[in-house]
Amino acid sequence: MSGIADVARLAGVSKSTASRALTGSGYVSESTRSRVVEAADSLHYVASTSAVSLATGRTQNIGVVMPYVTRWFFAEVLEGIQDSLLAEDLDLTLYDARPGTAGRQRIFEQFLARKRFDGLIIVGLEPGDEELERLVALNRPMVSVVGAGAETTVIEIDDNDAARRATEHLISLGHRDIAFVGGGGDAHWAQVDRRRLGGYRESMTDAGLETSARHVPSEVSMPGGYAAAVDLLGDVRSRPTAVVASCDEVAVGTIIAARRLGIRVPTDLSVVGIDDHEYAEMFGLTTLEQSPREQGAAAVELLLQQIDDPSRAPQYVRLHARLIMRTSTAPPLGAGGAALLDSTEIAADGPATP
Amino acid sequence: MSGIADVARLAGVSKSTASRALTGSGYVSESTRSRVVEAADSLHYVASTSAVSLATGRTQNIGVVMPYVTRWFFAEVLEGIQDSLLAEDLDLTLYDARPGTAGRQRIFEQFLARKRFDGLIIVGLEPGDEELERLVALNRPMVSVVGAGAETTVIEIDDNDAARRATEHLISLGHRDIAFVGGGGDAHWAQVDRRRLGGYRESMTDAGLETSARHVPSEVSMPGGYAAAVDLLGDVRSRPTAVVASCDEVAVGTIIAARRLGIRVPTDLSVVGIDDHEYAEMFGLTTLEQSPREQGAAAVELLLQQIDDPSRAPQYVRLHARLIMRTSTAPPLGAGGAALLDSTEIAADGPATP
DNA sequence: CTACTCTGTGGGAACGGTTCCAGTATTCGT
DNA sequence: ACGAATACTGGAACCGTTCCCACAGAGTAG
Repeated sequence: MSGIADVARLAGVSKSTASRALTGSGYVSESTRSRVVEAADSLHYVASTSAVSLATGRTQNIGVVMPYVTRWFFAEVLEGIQDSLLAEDLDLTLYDARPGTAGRQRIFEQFLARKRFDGLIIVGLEPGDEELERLVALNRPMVSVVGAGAETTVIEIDDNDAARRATEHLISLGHRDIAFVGGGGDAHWAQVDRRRLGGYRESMTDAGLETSARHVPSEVSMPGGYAAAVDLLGDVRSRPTAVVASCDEVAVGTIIAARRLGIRVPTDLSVVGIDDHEYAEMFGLTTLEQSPREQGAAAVELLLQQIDDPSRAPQYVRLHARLIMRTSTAPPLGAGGAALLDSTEIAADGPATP
Repeated sequence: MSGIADVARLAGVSKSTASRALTGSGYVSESTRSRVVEAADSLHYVASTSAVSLATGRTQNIGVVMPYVTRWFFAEVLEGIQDSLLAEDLDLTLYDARPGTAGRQRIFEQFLARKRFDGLIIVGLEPGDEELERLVALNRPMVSVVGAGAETTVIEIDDNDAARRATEHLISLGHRDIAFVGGGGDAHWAQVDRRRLGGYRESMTDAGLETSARHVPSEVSMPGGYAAAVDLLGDVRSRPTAVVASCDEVAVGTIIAARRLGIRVPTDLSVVGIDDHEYAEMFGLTTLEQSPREQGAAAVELLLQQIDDPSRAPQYVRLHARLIMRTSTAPPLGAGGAALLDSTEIAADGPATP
């Protein structure tokens, strides 16, 4: 492999001039610049990243830490991040820190400490105390998608509000008996689910329906939602007329369970989710859209700002979830009017307001 | 940040001795070693990766290139890879090369050329000619999960055989009218789908059923399978009694479509998939299991061997897909016996044979 | 014409490690 | 007792860049 010295020799200049010509810093005459570039091309010269990093202190690399890559939300955020990084000529090193694994421990104890990155994006991590401590000890620019407890820049949707609006949508359709499915199944989404559950409860209380509020725990997955819904819907007498699911995967599981039980959606049961998952359309799922891809892109943008100017104060970006009405929600059987109230909501709903 | 010089000074030894003590190479007395380690600990010393890379020529990093991270198979492989790498103290940089994107082009033209890795794992990439050329030009240890056309070590299941066995399972149950759903929808899985379709066709031909063989193109996703199945199953008269799906996502889409159309599974329609997707159990899907996580782990193992000894000849590892019988397959309505032939297959089927 | 800025260039010291080599002390075989 | 192998250590070169500094020539203001 040829180094910059070879390029310099071939172009008949010094190493320093070659370096300036290729990086575009400092004075270089146009003629020598083109000679150098030509020489570099003909030698297929590519600068050694480790040498560059050593000399500049910049790695040209961003670290991404997330607890799962197999879940829709995380994979989408990851692709959003990757797209933006590619455009900025930045590498991405991935740390898949699944809760409770030995790998996660090693990531926090060893891998991150190597600081092989100019900045860090952490996604829905919900770090423990010690983990949090290690993160701040890194003293590197950092942004989190979905709050992490550290005083970093964070990007997230307003989960409480999203759940409120999901619930209010059902209430305005005339539903009174509305259950919340999701959360409490496993540790991870704890924070997010708690916020959404909170929004649901508040909304029920505001409508004077707190007595009929019900929370059915479920794992955050389609099979989890399915299992929980089979339980919930099994008994005809205690069956609610509508369900707010903590996310679309759970919502879809609920719809599938309902169909299996011969319960018509939306005639007998309305279901609303949060996410706008890729499956939402296929099931006609009414949902509150959060765009994880955009969240990833925003994370990169804010991180780069912070790398550029580390003194910059942390920002808090709260994205607005848009209600997308499809065919999984309708007034309850026997209810007449109220429904029309909602039909304009999509139009009334503006673009995301950071 | 303190460097090795600081550690050496604190321990009262030279840089070289400190280095030997910390890397564990060469002679160091036990007493000085512990002094050095202690000094390093108290200074929270962490070696600069760029300096180490520059000096040793090793990056301690593995590159992973895949066309999607949002699909089940790829995300699972990725987690398998990550797990193994964490155990080996190796970093992972991800290149998400979605077909047809500008990002993919940049990855091949610029990112990979930087050779920021000691080895490369490419997953289901199906590179174009020029892309392939660039890959081999890297001249780095490389293994592919699912063949890539290059003469590298490859790990994959026998797709043809998997589809054959899926088909034969249905035939042995007494089915004669069997359709194949999947493939031909988008460019990417082309190779894999073609092999699976081939296995299905061969199997039908072997059974003298080529005249009833039918291929219904579909995108490789649940909504894709759903849409294709709605088409296929819509007309009662031309409806097959069984479907081989090119993968579980398509199979699940098919089952959902069938249910919606009031077609009972497996009574009216048998469905078999390939994957053993996380949703398979929930739908009682009979399928041929391929364990992507294991494939990822195997890829790492073989790659490390090759990094260790670059002269090693490329290997070809063909994994065996195990038939998992659930409740989505049964003899066709009106057929009597034959079914029992299959019931022992799970037991008869040994562990994967590389 | 001088002083001073601006442009262009090269030499060489970093950056932070590893590793070769030389040198010394100790052990061991004969 | 002597040479050789072995254990341990430090000095310095080296990995491939960037970038500071010195320097030269050209243009320009006074």
